[in-house]
Amino acid sequence: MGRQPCCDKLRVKKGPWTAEEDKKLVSFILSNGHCCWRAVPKLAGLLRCGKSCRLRWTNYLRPDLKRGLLTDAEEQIVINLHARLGNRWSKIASKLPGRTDNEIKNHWNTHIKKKLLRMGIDPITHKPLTDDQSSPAATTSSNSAITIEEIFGSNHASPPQETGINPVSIELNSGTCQDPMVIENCILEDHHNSTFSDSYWSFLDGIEANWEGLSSHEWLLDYQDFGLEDLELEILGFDHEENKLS
DNA sequence: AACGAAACCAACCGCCAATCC
DNA sequence: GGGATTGGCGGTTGGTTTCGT
Repeated sequence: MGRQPCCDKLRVKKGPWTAEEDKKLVSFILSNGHCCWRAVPKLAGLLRCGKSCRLRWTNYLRPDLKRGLLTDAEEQIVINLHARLGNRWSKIASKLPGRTDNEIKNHWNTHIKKKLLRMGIDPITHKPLTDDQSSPAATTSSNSAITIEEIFGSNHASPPQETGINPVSIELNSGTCQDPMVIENCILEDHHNSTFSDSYWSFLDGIEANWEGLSSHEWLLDYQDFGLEDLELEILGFDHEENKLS
């Protein structure tokens, strides 16, 4: 009855993935897809369980992943979504193209949570830890416009240079719609349909020829920049002259 | 320079809803 | 219909790197 076990736990490898394993997994999935994760390790020649393969692909090897720290705009979206959804990281990640639930979860626990606590905001309830309701960042209610400065302060140390985005004030309730969630949903919806860049497919064409001699992640690092930052700002309707969303 | 503490993040674990047989 | 399995999710762990003294 039922299906076979996903893997023989006694014969699977654990721990960090090697470059060779990454190579096998990417090559296999790009050639054959992943109709059934249970079959992937066997067919790809990997001594891993299907679950491990899926996680590796989803969180690290997927070609549409962004890398580096979350931008200020992304952090604000995460904060807004977390205020409404709680720890539903996959739902939050679905609104941030190129980001994984694991990445967002890690970023929340290591960065955002601490920032909010330093500001006296409860990262769980998103309400002030004290009774003082006058704090401008004390609420993420649907009809309030929260700027980056309000959340992180005008002199926060988050380095934007990695992504090329300057620290700016973004008002999410601009336009006729006052609900940041609605705006976020609308502006990010189309992003999910974006296809891989030509550079990525070119990369795949030469993947076998160029793989030898590369360290574990060099070949991926070359493809971290698909121009998604610019695309995202374009989708967001970012006005560079006004330095905010139009 | 050396050491310990803190921060970071990839990977694993366990649970659960959906699906299969 | 019901047990077994899959795929996905959130929580946690532990190895590595960075920071502070």
